[in-house]
Amino acid sequence: MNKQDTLPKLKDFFDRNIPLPEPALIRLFEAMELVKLPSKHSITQPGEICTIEAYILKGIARTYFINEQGDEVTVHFAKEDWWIGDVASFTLQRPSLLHIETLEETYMLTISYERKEQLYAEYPIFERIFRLMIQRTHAFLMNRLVSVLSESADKRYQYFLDRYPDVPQRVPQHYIASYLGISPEFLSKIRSKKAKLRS
Amino acid sequence: MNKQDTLPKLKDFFDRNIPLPEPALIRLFEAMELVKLPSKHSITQPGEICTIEAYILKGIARTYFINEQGDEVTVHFAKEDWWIGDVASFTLQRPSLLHIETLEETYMLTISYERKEQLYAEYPIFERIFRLMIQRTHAFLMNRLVSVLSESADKRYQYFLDRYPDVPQRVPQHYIASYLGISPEFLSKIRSKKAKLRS
DNA sequence: GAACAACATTAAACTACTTCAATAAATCAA
DNA sequence: TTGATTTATTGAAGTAGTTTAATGTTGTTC
Repeated sequence: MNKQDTLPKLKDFFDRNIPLPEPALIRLFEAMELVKLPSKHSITQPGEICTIEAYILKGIARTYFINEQGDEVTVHFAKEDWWIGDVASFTLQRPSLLHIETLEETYMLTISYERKEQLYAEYPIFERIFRLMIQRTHAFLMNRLVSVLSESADKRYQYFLDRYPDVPQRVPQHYIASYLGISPEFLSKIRSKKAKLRS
Repeated sequence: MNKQDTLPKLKDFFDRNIPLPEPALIRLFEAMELVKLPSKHSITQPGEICTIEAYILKGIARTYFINEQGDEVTVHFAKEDWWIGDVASFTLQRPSLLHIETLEETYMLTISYERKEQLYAEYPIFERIFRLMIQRTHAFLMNRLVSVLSESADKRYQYFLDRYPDVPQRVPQHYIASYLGISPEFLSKIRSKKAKLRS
């Protein structure tokens, strides 16, 4: 993959979400770096400061943490056309509490903290752009909270399938279980019940 | 309450969270309106566009929605020194899905969508300020998600008490139950178990 | 392509939480 | 002050989800 060829994808993301003037797009693109990571490669680990935010071109990654009982809890999957990063660690440049790792060979456009701060300083329009970006993320997180607070595991799984139909074929099922907030065994049961109903 | 007297509180909030130059503070303050609402007064309702964001000076409010089963689910309590509003509805000026209502007589400094847009237009520094604000909110939401995904009701309640020791005396208990994602009866049981242990 | 590790399924026993129903206590309205 | 309404508690029965353990399946590596 060649960096220049990836510009249309980034442009397309912004056109669909946060339209921005061509020059701003170009500046952002120039500040970003094309990175290829093999599968199961860590982007951030607890204790480290999250140094980049990334737009995923191809591949898939997940954000998770390890709770007090020692279980992995998946907070987020990011695939093509999504951004990934630890907002808290990145923006405050404080040690992260999260793991972020690829689950497939992944191509992404990354931006470092320094480069981003430079963009803010040189082109104030980026304050607005990234403010709108994080408002989008906020709405997303809110939905997720609401769903975990008030829906059954069954329904959350169905919703997950509707929204991310390709993800189950791409990541181990127990990661999905932890995303839904249930045990892998119980997800397995939900699936077999669903399969029976269909037949 | 007199508007001029409320400036120090707003200043104090920003000093502790997002230091900003005095002139910016003054401009924001001038764009805000002191509002007094009686208890049980609605700020936003589903279907309406959320017209304001507010910094609470005194009193308490909650954000909730009604799920498909018809149950109220409390997303957030906001008391003194907190902001409240429906970020999604306010920023996109789309109909809200949420209820926001006061639970006590509440004094707050409100800002309208138009006034906020005006601030962005006239003083670009506000893009940054409100970007940092929402990053703060993001971190908060993330914690809440993580807690609901991975902790027992017992622990979530304990955490709630530690963090908001005065809230239980100020709002009906079943709102707290719905904030924790459990039934009122079960919260009652958690409490009585706790009380027994202490004796 | 054998060997090992990681993952998924199933079932039985268990626990955290819900639902329902009855009662008590607190709050509010007149 | 009274009755009416809202809120909190308790207990019994039920359900959603967990845990443990065994078995089978798929993937990865050398």
